[in-house]
Amino acid sequence: MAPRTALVPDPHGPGGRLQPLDDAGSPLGPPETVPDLAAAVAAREAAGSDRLPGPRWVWAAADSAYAPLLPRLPDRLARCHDLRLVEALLLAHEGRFGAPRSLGAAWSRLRGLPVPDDLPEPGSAESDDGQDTLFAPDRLQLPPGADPLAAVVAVHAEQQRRLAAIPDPAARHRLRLLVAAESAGALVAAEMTHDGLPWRTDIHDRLLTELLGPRPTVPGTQPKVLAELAVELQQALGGRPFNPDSHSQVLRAFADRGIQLGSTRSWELKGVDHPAAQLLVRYKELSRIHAAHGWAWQDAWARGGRFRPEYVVGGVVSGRWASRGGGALQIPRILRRAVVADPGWLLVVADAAQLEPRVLAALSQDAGLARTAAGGDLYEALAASAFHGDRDKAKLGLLGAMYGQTSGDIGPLLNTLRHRYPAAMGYVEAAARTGEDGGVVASRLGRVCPPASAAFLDLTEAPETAGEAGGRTARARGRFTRNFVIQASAADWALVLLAALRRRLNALPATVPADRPHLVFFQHDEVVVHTPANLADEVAAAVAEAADEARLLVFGDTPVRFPLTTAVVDCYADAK
DNA sequence: TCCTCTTGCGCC
DNA sequence: AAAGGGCGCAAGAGGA
Repeated sequence: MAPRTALVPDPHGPGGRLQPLDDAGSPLGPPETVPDLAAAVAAREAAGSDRLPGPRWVWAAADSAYAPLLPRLPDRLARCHDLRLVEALLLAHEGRFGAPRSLGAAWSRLRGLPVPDDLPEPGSAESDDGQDTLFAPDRLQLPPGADPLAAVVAVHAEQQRRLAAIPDPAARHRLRLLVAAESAGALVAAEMTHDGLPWRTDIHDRLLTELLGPRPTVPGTQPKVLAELAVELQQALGGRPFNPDSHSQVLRAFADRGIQLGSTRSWELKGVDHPAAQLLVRYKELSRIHAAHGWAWQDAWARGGRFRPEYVVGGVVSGRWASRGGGALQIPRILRRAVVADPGWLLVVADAAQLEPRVLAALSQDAGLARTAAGGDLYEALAASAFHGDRDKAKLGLLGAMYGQTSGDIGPLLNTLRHRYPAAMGYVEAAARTGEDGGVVASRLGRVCPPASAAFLDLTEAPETAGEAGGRTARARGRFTRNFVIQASAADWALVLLAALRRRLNALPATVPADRPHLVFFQHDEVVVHTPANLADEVAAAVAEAADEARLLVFGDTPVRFPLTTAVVDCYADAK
């Protein structure tokens, strides 16, 4: 069994091409053309199942290679190497952040040819969005006539060479772990889109009706409750008609009654002593649900009892995932009522408790902070040791330190933290200084942040005249790098947890693969597994084991613990 | 009419 | 005086 196998689907049919590789990426045999790629892949995957894993599948990108294969595979694949994701990690690590990362771009760099830009993502502003661009082979950006399989093999070998060339063994080991975890993320993302999050449209519908009134029969008309609120609002402000969705009209309507608002933000309105302000807050809450997750959303995204967003692995520079379509990572809490396990199934919902401060403790090896993060409620322990038991102060101070907050009454809290936890505070402050000086920082596993020029340097402004604005920009950059080291290292941990959990779930017994527990949601520090009811306890145990495995792999020998809050429920809304 | 920018708010 | 990091999405404003 070859340790790796390059895989290229035939864009126009069920077939494809394969080539066995060793771990360095050298071919172990000739390319092979197969008429049924799914069958050929499944056979090779199964051949390894007795103790030995199947090959690590090497492909250009999961959305073009794995997603189309998934419906035709009898079972999930164990491991992959996703060239596009790994290229992005390596480019950033090598100080070439933002260079095109498609297979064609990587191959062209290798051959010294002009490098094509990456195509805009489907659904983004720049793409003219033909329906089937997603799986089209030209997204690989290979020059005409280039052999895709040869390109996959060559780019993979080059990536393996670049990884092996990292001089520091520990850094090399960590980046290889990140490469494996990021690739596993690509598998999870494709599978979660394929499986979908269980979504009861009947419950969703009932919630919407309770909040907004019945679904309008004429599309585009406002639901009853919103229309009524708009009228009440108008009357409360003197009766002249205005559009509550228009910021400028709202500001004018309030101004006409002698109320000067700085903005129409809810938190500001909540402090305004006038009935119209409270009506507007309510209007905005309901109007948002209607616009963002109402009936139109349901029609577009939640058909057939499943919500199937597209996840974008590594879509955030910190390594957090992003999503495309349906606001997958912003489902309002109230609508989680509609996420219900199938009959005979349950949801195992687990989220990491106070992940980011724990990550800071582990990163900085601050002995005192590590003691507060050795168990239970971190903020409680922090409060007991440094804030006279005031948990709110402890939390506010620590969050402020991680985000770079300077406002409010936070100064004394930061001073206390600086005095009691010098290593932890020194760690974030060093990251902030690096950013202010225009440098880059990296996560624990080696995900490197973008350089200052990308988002923070205003080129229209000469440095010598920048003055005030330049200082503001530098401080903003400092807050970004200060937070990056923590957010990105937390994302490292979560990604490794995800990979470890997926491996454990796939090892659970199931008479048919469709009856196996599977991930249905992942949101930064939280996972949801849909499982046959009889396996729920094993799934809960698997999540705990995966979290501890992630701790060990990412942070090694640390006293810091990363406890999970785990709930086994019918309905997502009951988890917290 | 189309497009980009801004605002505001949902989630972590 | 300025004032907490990261996103996606929808609507309005306003220019082309």
